[in-house]
Amino acid sequence: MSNRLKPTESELEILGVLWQDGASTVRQVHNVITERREVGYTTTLKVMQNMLEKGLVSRDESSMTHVYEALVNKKSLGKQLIGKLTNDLFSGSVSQLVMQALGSQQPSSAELREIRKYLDKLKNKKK
Amino acid sequence: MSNRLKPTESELEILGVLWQDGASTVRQVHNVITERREVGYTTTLKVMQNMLEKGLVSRDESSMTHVYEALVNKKSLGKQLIGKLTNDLFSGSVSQLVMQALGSQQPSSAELREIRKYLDKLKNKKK
DNA sequence: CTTTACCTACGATCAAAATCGTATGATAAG
DNA sequence: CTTATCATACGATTTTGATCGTAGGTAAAG
Repeated sequence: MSNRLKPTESELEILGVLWQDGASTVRQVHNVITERREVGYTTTLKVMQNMLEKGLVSRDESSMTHVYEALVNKKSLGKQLIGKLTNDLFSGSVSQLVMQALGSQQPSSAELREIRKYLDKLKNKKK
Repeated sequence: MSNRLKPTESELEILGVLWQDGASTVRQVHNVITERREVGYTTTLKVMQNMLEKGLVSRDESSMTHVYEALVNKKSLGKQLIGKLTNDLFSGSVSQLVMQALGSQQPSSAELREIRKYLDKLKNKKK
């Protein structure tokens, strides 16, 4: 399993921006981040350079201003993090995690309906 | 909201033991941990002392061998971590998190049934 | 009493992550 | 051309977390 991709906290934040906005320059990422948090430009730059080293992102250097793109898949990282959380707090029981999630946040009726539909799909697959 | 309680990785591991086994001595916690992982006794001790500083645990010093107890609630920490994961990866959508969780891990039919029951309960509450 | 086995306290070290300052080069504006 | 602006590179520093060694105290065993 792809394991050596464990983004740190701030790397994860940057991945979030790249997933959201697609391939972006350091400046663009930095602008998004500084909307929520105070941080120097070179800090963002450095982290993104580190991410390149680690293979978390690729970059296009054809123009002077480099363009970065996420290489890690959001879904697979999600799976990994959910798995960890499930183990750490719910002894590996997904259903417990799910119920806790449904209980503490409050999903709308539409969301609940969607989840129900998803459960049906799983049930059919299981047969 | 209780926020300044952000346990680190190894603190979380210890909290897990305390949740599992209830109030425990350093030795007891350490024994559990070394079943899975190689680590020195004073390391465990130090971490637990740090946790006391941070207010993550309390301790009873009436006997020479201190007894530690988790102060953070498993449920509320769960809520916090789930919230963070939901924001980081699913733009705040719980239903997405839930469906991803259900999709990647594979819950048993019994678990699925339980979740469905939980959804019903939520639905009724909403009315 | 003395030795052995635990226990806590605490400082030191190490590694990883985050942050930033400065150098240097390209480009655009005047 | 000269100046201001913006980009990357890169080393240095700071912070945080994890780990452990050592000192010193208590208590039970011999």
